[in-house]
Amino acid sequence: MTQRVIAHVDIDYFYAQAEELRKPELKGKPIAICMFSGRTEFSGAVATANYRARELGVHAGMPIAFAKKKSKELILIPADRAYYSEVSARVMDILRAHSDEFEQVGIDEAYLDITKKTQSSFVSARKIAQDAKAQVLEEEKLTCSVGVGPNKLIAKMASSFKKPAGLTIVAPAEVKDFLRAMRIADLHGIGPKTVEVLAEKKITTIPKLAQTPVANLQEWFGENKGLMIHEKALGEDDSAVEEKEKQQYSRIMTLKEDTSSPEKLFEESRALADELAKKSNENGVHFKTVSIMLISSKLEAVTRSKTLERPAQKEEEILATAKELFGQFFSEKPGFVVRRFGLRVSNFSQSAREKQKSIFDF
DNA sequence: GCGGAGATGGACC
DNA sequence: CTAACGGGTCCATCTCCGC
Repeated sequence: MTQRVIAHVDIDYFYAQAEELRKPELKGKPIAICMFSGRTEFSGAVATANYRARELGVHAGMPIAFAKKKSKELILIPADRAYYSEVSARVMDILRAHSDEFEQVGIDEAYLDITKKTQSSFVSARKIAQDAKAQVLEEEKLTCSVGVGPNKLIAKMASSFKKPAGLTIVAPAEVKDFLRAMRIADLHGIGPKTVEVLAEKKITTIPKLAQTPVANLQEWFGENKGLMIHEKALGEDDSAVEEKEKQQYSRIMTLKEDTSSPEKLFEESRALADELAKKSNENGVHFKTVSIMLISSKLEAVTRSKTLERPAQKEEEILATAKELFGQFFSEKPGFVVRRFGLRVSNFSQSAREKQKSIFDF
């Protein structure tokens, strides 16, 4: 097995950097890119803050009203996803050209398999990473942070090691030392809940976690997740860098006012169903399952779904199914108060590409 | 026991 | 004055049910 060389590229504070790009007067000022829910003037959350805003204690995920209180100087900018998508697509094209295999993850990051290009040399990887960063800066005026490692896990952690505009190379021999300096929460895929359970077992460092028998981890977290945690603690990850087909599309919205009325939700569903139908159409997929998602003001979430007789693609099929599901749900739980709700289509029938592939799978 | 369907929850950006 | 809180996606797991 050849030694893989994987890079992870993260565009620095992407939404905010993209806004600074088209409005240079914002440079040097604290800005927060916001998702306004429209419920009240400042309800919603911060999607990204630039570094000046972070110095003031403003962070992604924070309620806008809370961020605003941190500083009078803070400039609030509504998120413009269409614009960020355009910028992102151009950056991704540049990055793709520097890779053997490419995988975009979200709007602002990507993995590059550069094993062949580097002939497994981590020295040569530095040059490629520098070239890619320089080209993105030159052509799109955006800074990125890059991490290089023997797999996706280490590359991802390396890219967050030095930000912004960082470049961190972790060669195979350095993995163990690199991990020792990290916290368990820094392991990608291990979230707060997992960290908490481990803390109860007095496991608070990565070396400690690496020594913990897999059997114990599997007992606490289940077979697959236990094994996954064990491998991450050792810095192991054999997942491939490859473009993944989307498995589902969803649209969610916050209501102006809470409701328990299935009719009201059905009315609001039109816009969401329209977008989902368009998206299915654009991508040439047919869905078999339609789901509704309801979130109460106490943040309790419920989903209900239905699988159709045959694959569908039309807005009317989404709406009719959603209507049925809303009706069923509220006859069960008439008192449920909805704050946010959404629709999802999933369970796509095979795409043309997969069909091609499966012929040769034998 | 197995696969599909459905529900839930964790995780990440 | 206080409390305040988005949207999109993936994945694992569990349960139920028909075979």
